Amino acid sequence: MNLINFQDSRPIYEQIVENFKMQMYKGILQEGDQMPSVRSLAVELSTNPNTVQKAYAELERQGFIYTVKGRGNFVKGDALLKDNKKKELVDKIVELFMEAHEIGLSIDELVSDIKEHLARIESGEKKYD
Amino acid sequence: MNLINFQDSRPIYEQIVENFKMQMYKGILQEGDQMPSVRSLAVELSTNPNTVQKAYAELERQGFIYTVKGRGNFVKGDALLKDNKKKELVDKIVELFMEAHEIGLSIDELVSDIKEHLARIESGEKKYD
Amino acid sequence: MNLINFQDSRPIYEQIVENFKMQMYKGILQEGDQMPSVRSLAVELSTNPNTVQKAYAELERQGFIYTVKGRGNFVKGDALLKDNKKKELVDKIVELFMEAHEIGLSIDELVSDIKEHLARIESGEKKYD
Amino acid sequence: MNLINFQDSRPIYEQIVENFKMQMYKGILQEGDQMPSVRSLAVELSTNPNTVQKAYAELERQGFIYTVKGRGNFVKGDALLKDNKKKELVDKIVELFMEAHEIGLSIDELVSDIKEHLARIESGEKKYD
DNA sequence: GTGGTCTAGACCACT
DNA sequence: GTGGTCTAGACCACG
Repeated sequence: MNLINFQDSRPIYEQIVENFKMQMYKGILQEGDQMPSVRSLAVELSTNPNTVQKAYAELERQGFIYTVKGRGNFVKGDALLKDNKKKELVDKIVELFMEAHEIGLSIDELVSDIKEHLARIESGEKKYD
Repeated sequence: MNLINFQDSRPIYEQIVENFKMQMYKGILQEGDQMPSVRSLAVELSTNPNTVQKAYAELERQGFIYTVKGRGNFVKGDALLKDNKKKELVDKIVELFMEAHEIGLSIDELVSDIKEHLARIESGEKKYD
Repeated sequence: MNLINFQDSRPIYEQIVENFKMQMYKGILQEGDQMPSVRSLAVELSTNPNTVQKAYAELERQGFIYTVKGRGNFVKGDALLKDNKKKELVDKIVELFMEAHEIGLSIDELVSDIKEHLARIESGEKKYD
Repeated sequence: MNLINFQDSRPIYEQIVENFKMQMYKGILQEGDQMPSVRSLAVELSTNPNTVQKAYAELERQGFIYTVKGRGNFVKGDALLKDNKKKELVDKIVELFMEAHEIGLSIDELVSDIKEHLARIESGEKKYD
């Protein structure tokens, strides 16, 4: 699994943030787990320690990790995280449906298209996994 | 209706592009309609002509408008536009469902939440309209 | 008025943040006012642009300013700011009173001491102003 | 009662110092009492002996304890301690009132708010005690 | 011209 | 060893 993609237009630090958040949602990283050290991760990703530092600062600000000075960064396994993520996803999807409605698309038609897509993936399921 | 919002973190030219696209999807702007001139729009939005120019270039690149030298920019009312938009929306929503699946959220639960939201909007609460 | 003090143990970016917040609370900086540009402020304070940048990012995160790309940073004069500040001060003071109580100090005695101090300042008022 | 909190952003040695000072103010630790040995406390807190050592050095520097070589650290139960603490608290509170004044908040309003808070605590709601 | 991101390298506090 | 801050200098997107 590669954490970052230099081709991606999003800033590197943001990619790092997103990836760690996914790992926590998936349960790969759990409460109390120690994060890789800023320096070691920088080496691993062949990026700059400051970039990793910025990503960790953002993760801390968002409440995903906490810092113990001189020791490292640790996962703050909040049980609420998953629930928040769910709300966020629901909001995003609802917003998209609203947009569709605004431009006169039939919601029912949309739903059936989506179901079809999901079914196709369900069966063949091949994507990056 | 205001076309741009300076507080928005997205670049201004991108906001302009999005707004014109929405106007076309909604049918406010139709095939053959003339776009406002770069200069007049720049004045109206109190922004830089270069910014408007960039927005128009992007709209042209995406096939929404075409330029007639010395006369102005015109809407290229393609019947396919709406269909493309629908595909785009479907893709985005499917992607979000995939993400939900990856982190172990129940799709059914998600769907019921979304339905609830849509129903609530449907009934009373009007939004920014 | 000097914005930063290199002797101060607090990081420079934090001092910058605090100073701008005070200027907004006092009404010196008001809604819509443009902040000094990152580069110009860096020169003025003879510090590094990155340091100023970090301060501005923090101010934006806390909702005090907003950024318009290519234009600059502007004050987001929220009327609620002062109210929040008041709550914050009340909380801090209450906490100190609680601490005093915990170690067996008489609140009344404390209050009279404080009144005395305030009165003394009221009359002679000389401090850094 | 837990002496330290790794989630806290303050350095661990500082938390240790603060906690011992509170114990002395409250009278839990009194003149002549022996402090836990550096090594035992380090084990108890699962922290580094150097950290405890640094905390004790700071407590000695501030005049709260003294060291007897080969025997350990002892509380220097100074009667002045409480008085100093009181002065410190008064100063902090006065400073906060000054700050409130600077930004144009009404001191009277602030005081009434504070009284209200204290009364509410006084009556029912017990806090961390 | 503006802000945003990144690199390289340094120093400090804490453990 | 750890993270936190800062400097110097570069590049990019935006207006």
